[in-house]
Amino acid sequence: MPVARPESSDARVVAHIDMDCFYVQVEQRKLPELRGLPTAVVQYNSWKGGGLIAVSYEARKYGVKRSMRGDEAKQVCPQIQLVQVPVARGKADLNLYRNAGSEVVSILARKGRCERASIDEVYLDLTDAAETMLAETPPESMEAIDEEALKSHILGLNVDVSDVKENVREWLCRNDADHRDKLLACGALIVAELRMQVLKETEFSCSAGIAHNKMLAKLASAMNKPAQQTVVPFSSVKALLEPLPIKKMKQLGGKLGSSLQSDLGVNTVGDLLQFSEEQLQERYGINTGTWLWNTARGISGEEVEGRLLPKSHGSGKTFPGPRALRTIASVQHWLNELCEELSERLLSDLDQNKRIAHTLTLHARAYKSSDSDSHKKFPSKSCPLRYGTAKIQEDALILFQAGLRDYLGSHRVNTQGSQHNGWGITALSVSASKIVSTPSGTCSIMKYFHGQNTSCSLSKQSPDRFIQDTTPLSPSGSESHSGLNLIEPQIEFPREETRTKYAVPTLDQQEQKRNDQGTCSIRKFFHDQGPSFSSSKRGQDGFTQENSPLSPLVIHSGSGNCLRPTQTEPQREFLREEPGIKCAISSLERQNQKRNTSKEKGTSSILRFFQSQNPSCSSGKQQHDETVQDTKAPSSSGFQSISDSCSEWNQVEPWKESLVESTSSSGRSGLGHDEQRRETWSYKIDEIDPTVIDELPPEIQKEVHAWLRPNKRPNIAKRGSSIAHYFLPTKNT
DNA sequence: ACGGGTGTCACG
DNA sequence: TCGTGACAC
Repeated sequence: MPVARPESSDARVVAHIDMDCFYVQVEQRKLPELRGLPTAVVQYNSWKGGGLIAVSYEARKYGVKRSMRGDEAKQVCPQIQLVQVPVARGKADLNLYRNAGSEVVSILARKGRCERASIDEVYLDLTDAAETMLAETPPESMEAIDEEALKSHILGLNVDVSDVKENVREWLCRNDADHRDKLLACGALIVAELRMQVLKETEFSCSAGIAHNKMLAKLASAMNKPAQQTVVPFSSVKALLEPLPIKKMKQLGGKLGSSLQSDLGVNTVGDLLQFSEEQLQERYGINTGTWLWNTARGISGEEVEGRLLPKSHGSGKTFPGPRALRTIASVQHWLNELCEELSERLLSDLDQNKRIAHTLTLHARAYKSSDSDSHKKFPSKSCPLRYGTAKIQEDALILFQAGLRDYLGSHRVNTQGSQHNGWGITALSVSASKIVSTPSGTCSIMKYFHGQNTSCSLSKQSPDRFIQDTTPLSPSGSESHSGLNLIEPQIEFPREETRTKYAVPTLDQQEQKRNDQGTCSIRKFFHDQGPSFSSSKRGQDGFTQENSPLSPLVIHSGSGNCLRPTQTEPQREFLREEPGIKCAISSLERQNQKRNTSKEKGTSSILRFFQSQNPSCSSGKQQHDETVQDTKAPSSSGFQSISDSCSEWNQVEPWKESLVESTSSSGRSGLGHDEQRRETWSYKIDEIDPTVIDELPPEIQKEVHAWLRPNKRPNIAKRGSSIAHYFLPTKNT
């Protein structure tokens, strides 16, 4: 529901930049012979020629529309060029367009606060730039006005004149104009320049709206497309809105807009003016009511957020009707594919932007063919996000199973058989959210992952972190082996193809510089982490196991209230982690000084890193990050110290608890709680690879050795003694 | 059985 | 907090 925000009294200059049929342009840049031809981008073409997701203006002349099928488009425009969206892992891969969008953003962000509104839309707050221009080089003082600016459309300006451009020039340069108009004129000049810059550097054309707020700027950018810009002077707002069909307004294109029409008889924005704020509030609630009242008057206080990067990443796919997934095995297969893509994108984000996501969410759509409440929605589920493809895959599967349990309810369903059980999954998606930028690159990134490994994570991760990833899913049907590629390749980093011709500029130049200076790129770090990050053959094994597919977790009731997954092969996971630790340590050292003899010199920094959790390394940089990031995001304080996190050791991880409840049917470990814990504990200790310890700085070695002797191990509750956190397998209490 | 795949926001 | 629903492109 839309919410009203107070509008500041001072006039702002806001621009909305909208790329013209963006996906088409991206493809035309790749294949220049398509330029000027009626072209559309389709995804998946086997069914009715695929669905159109972008249509060139040449093709629109023939009546080709988005959401047509490829076949349909061919009918109305036989010569249309259909280009397919790239496919990876059996699904549409939009990275090409995402990266192209980033190119644009990095150019537009040069002139003011910039908000990436979608893959091909950006808002700019140009107030400061416009004020500055007005003070220093006002348009009337300029000897020549940009040709592009002269092509602006100025709403309310008389166009029935012999020389429109001259008219525009006069408007832009009017000395006696309202201050607000002068600001918009400056905005128009700036935007024209930016658009030319975008064209020059990316070959992409775009359209723009320039107004006093986001709502009007967005409205204006759509008014003259492609490759044009439109200015909305304050004085023409009323005339613009009054006749405008209500559904054209952002946020009113759906049910709310329909309700206004059918319930209030409001067909145009002007019709809304008859209703008092109270009336609107009465019907639609305080927030929406006020928002509607303001909207009708062109009032919108929404700020342009300084955010160049997305707040979440998702990967999903639909499985319409007959293609619905009917077995756990096929769901697992697709989840693995989706998680692989997600993981890859998370690593890119980490590498390029130094950001870490904290929540993994699974969404699905499902049907139950033979059931009373077959309209029930498949519940989405989320949990703390652990980095590493295999871990994401594992967690996503657990989330799915929990969701399926809820979805099916008491309704008994045999999920193991290959026969049709009456349920089907018609859409699956995984997404990563709660993304925060790390205050200072590698240092804090290392902190995070160390915490993650030892369960002292920032996001209250599972206490039994290290023994996860070991319980494969059981086979749940014969379908799984036919044609499913269950053996995954080594980790694949984002395709380089997208960068071959046009470098994707980083969105945060300073961040990038630091990154370049870093000796061990994050990506390398993960690569070095070994199998747990680079493969997930677990899925393959899974099909040969006999466990219940719905029971990867086992409840340990009794004292401690501790939940843990069944631990079938504890050593495997642990061994996987070690190279990662090795790399983490050495990369940290490398970062802190040029060295050939790391051990001594690295010590102080590592100890400092381990012991003092005050985010000292974030100073100075923080400010910059904040301007780029969502300003409301937790910054340094968002990085809870490891010791703080450890104060939560006595808590059960809530996400697993709730999930376990619904998946606990398949039994429990034969071991008592303490028994199992001890076994796990000693196993871990025994499995620590001495060569890793040898690589550690002497102080830390000492600590580890002490810790390895069970009777003498340091008190893990001691805050500063954080090497323990490093290796500590679990937070059992 | 299809606009798909993503993304943001507000609410309870 | 999480999960849902709405909206947008």
